[in-house]
Amino acid sequence: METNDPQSALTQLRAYLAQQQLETNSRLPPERELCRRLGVSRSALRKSLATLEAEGQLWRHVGKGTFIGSRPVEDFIDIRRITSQTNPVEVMRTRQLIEPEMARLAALNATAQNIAEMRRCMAASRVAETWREYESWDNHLHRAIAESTRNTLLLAIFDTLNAVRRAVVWGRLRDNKPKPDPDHHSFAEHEAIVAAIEDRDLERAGALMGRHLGTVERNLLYRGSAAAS
Amino acid sequence: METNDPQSALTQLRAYLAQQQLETNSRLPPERELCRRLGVSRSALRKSLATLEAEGQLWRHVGKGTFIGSRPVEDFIDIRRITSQTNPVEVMRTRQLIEPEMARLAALNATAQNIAEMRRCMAASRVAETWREYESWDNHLHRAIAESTRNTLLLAIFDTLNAVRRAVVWGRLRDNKPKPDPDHHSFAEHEAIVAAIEDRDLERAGALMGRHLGTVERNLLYRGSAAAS
DNA sequence: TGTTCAACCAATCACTTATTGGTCTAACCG
DNA sequence: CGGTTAGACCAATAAGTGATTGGTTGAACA
Repeated sequence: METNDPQSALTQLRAYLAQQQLETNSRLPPERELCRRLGVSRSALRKSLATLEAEGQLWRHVGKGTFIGSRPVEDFIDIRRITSQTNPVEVMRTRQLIEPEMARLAALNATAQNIAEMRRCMAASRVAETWREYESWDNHLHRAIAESTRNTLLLAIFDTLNAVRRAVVWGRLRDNKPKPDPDHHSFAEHEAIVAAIEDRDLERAGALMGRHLGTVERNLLYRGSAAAS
Repeated sequence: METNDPQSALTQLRAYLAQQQLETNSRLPPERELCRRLGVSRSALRKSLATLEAEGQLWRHVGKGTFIGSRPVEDFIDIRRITSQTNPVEVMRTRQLIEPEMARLAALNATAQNIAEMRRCMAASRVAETWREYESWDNHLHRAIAESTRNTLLLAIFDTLNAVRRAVVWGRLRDNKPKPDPDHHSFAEHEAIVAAIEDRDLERAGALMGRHLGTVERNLLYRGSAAAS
């Protein structure tokens, strides 16, 4: 109509953007409105927009619109997506890598209140009547150690790891026992770790946590039962 | 009415739960309905629910309901929430804790393709014309190392850490130089790390990464400039 | 003094409606 | 035939509505 020059739409769009002086992250009018305003067809406008997007000058998203600047980084991390890509071996390797270091930091920074909370968790886990209840207190204990590091970022990473662990180990069956044995390995190991933290013995705390996770891993991967940490 | 025993509601609730055989994550009837069904007042029921919640047997949330088991971790990690609670010191401490171990794993598992990608990033960062371009390649390099660990969970954790790092250091000003010096400390340090990974020298790779992050931390925290890598 | 009841609050969910970028097809033009 | 346009349709998103639900408050009551 106005012109058949295929470059026309791109030129007009560039002129429009220059004229409007749009700031970064500001939104352009919808395509249907913009093509009317510029007097070009929607397909021609979309080609031009694709060019500018390739140049990194703007970004588009269905249902949202077209925006000036570069696409912002995602604000959320999807636990389920991670879960679908990993496996129990990776989870245990990663715990082995992170939690011993966390135990060291906990030994350095734990308050008396933190340690009291850990002891409360251990006592409760000993009298747990079901595996579910035991796991709940076990989780509480490991998180209490994570909190003791006084590092909110590390705590957030621990929560991520923990969420993935629970999802990955999900559905794994316990052996036929209704609740943990009184001499379940974790009881003594937890006691030793907390004692090391209370003694402010960084090396011992880290080493014990590493050994504890090693035991858990053997139970989880090779016996396929009693996966609790 | 039926009884004024304050324990009555708790007893009845326990009996109800035992009778219903509810599975983990299953939902209880709304409070308003449950108190009618048990023949107790809502306030009495809520006290009993609070007791069971403290015992870790169930969890509640406004607008959702009351559920058996322990409160699930969120499906999404909110980067902004973490960012608002942490600080540059925590970020660097956490990197110091995780990335050296990742370098060790990378030395163990990196393919020739991984190493080629690392070298490509280093070459590109050397000829970067702006700090932003340099940072982009620096990010690519560190992520290539993370990918080499062959651990998708660890990689996801690295991405989380990285997203937080970018947000926390956001807005921090560079010094007045428009681009990195040709003798910027990171260049040589990166070369040495990649060389150690290529040599399959786990200890050296881990140690060099730790030292590299130490340098970065000093620059970031004490000089307040040139925070890259 | 402590409990019960009713009302209210804020968070959440299920549902609907409208908007928006992305895609496909038939019609049209040169 | 090759390319463009117009229109319809799709899927993702946003915004609003009403109902539901745990949490809270205060008056009435025993």
